[in-house]
Amino acid sequence: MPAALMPRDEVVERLMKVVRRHGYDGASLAELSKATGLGRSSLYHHFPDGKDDMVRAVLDQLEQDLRTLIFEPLRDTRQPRRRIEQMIKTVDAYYSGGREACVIGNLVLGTSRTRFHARLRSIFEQWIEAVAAALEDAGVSRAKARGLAEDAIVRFEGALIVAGGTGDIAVFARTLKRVGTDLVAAIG
Amino acid sequence: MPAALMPRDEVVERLMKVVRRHGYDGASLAELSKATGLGRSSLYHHFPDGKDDMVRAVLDQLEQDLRTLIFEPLRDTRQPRRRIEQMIKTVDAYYSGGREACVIGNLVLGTSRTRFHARLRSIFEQWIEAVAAALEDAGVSRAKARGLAEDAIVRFEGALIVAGGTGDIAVFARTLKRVGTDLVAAIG
DNA sequence: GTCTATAATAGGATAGAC
DNA sequence: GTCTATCCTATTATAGAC
Repeated sequence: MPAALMPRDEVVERLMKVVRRHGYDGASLAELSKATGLGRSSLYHHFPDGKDDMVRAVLDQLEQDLRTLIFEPLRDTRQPRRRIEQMIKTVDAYYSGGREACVIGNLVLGTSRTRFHARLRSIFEQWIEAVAAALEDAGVSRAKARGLAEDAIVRFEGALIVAGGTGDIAVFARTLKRVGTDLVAAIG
Repeated sequence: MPAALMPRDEVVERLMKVVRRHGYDGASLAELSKATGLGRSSLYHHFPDGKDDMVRAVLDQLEQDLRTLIFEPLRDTRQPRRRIEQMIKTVDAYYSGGREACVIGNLVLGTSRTRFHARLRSIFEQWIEAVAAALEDAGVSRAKARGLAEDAIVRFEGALIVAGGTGDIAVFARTLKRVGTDLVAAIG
């Protein structure tokens, strides 16, 4: 009875890479199998409901990544300005400067468009709230903080689309800079 | 010898609807056939290279739509401010207030990610240039105009993703308002 | 927990009649 | 210009051995 070839986290990590690159519809079991080194049957053993189960696991992983790397640091005790600046840097790294597509974007489009609404809404909401909280810590009004935070997330997503669509990753860098400038300006 | 059941434009219009909703990978020939009322073979008669040909036609149509509805009005003789405001309204209508997904976004992601780079880049570039031109007409410096224009397009795309991902179309309305405010503020 | 083998279906694409 | 019929491949999913 052979043990698992790799920890589940590692498997999910590799699934995420495929979903990120190929989207829900484009991610075939053949690709997912190749990426994880697991045969189709093994994948079904771990994810009985097929691709849907895999994507749910990917979303779990994504949420945990974001929580650790972004949401929690946004709520620590440093200066709000520092927290915002670090978020921008982390986002830049997480998306490899715009070279990596967005998992979320890939799940929003195609035939999976409505399948993960609740999860995606929750993730966006957590992100917006975390940014807004940092701004409020700096004295920005709640209404203004929410608007700025939402706008930041919108711009991140849009920049990934435009950078991916044109092959010009500089768009992503310029967008991050704009977001940073606007958020810091609001802090004053 | 029966005549064409509908003008080519109408066929392409219906193909666009499917691509918009299902993306490249999710748009099966069965769907495309159903949407157009044409059998598979008829589709191949009009688009010998299959889905790729259809998407190219969709991009032609999209580019023409944008030219007529957005690029040209942005360069007419009205006050720059009027032109900008009208663009925002037109974008709102074209995407049904955020209910309709973006054709471009759908082509950027999934397995078609790199297939239409040149076309997509050209469309984004024309849009950015048209917005920048209107801003320059109002006395905004070229560098500033380019940055603001790029940011506007990025926000449009991002808002469509976030609105689609959460089911909350109000994000789209709020984003359009922000873009309008920022562009008008730059005009002074 | 993983594999090989296999089923069942859906997908893209073509041939040829009308 | 459209259709029916067909082909081939890819895809999802399952069964059962190890």
